[in-house]
Amino acid sequence: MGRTTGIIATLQAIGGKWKPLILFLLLHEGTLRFGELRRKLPNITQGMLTNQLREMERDGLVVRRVYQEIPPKVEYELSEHGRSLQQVLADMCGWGFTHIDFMQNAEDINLEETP
Amino acid sequence: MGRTTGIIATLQAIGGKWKPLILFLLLHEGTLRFGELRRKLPNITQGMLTNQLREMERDGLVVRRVYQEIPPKVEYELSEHGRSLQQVLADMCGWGFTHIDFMQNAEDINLEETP
DNA sequence: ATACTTAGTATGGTTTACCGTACCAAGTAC
DNA sequence: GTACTTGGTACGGTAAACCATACTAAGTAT
Repeated sequence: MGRTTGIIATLQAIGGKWKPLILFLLLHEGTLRFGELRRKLPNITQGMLTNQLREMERDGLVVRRVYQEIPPKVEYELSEHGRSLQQVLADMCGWGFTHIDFMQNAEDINLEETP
Repeated sequence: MGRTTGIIATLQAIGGKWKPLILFLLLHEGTLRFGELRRKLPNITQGMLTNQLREMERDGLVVRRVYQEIPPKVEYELSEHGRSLQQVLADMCGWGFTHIDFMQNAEDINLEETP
């Protein structure tokens, strides 16, 4: 078990284009219905959202609650284990803004240098 | 600029199968030659490693230092901005181990329940 | 009957990520 | 001149991720 084992495990669990986003939303907004989540993720496909949520349910990160109603109502929220991602997600979010600033500054410097 | 902007920026900068791993190694081992890095990432292709390093250099995360020698010698290290990922990477690593334990326990419980 | 609702599933297609293999340059050692 | 070194590049291919579109169930409202 190498030094990178932890990183690899994390990438397997929450890697990909959508999972960190979905988890971040559930963390900050609490319980959300399928359709709410979908509207907050403007470019995701319905199939993709279902698929990512099911994988995260299987991995114990997300809890799925189905109401026996018509039209259907299904809610999603983070499990306790899912909530343990809080720090990771907060850091990712914070560093992202740092990085945006950094790239913006780099760009400004280039504009100065080539007038 | 939505709440998820930071996460999206982070995914663009360090998303994918290899970047977090490479960054983590450079963070913990300091300066590494291309070949050293390659040996520590046992399954990566040479082309992939070059490619990922170049992208991260372009994004200001990694510094590339070329020595004018034959055979070639090229060293990589984190830039200051790259080092600002320290917290993110440490958390990812830590959570990964937490997750491995969690999955192991879940498995054990399943074994109990179906004897 | 018709339309509208929600949370899906199904099918097929495209795009991106990643891989394997081969090749190169330009020196040193034999 | 042959082999070995390192850090690449170039090519073609595969597999995974992701997307668009159409369809469904089963109820309510008109």
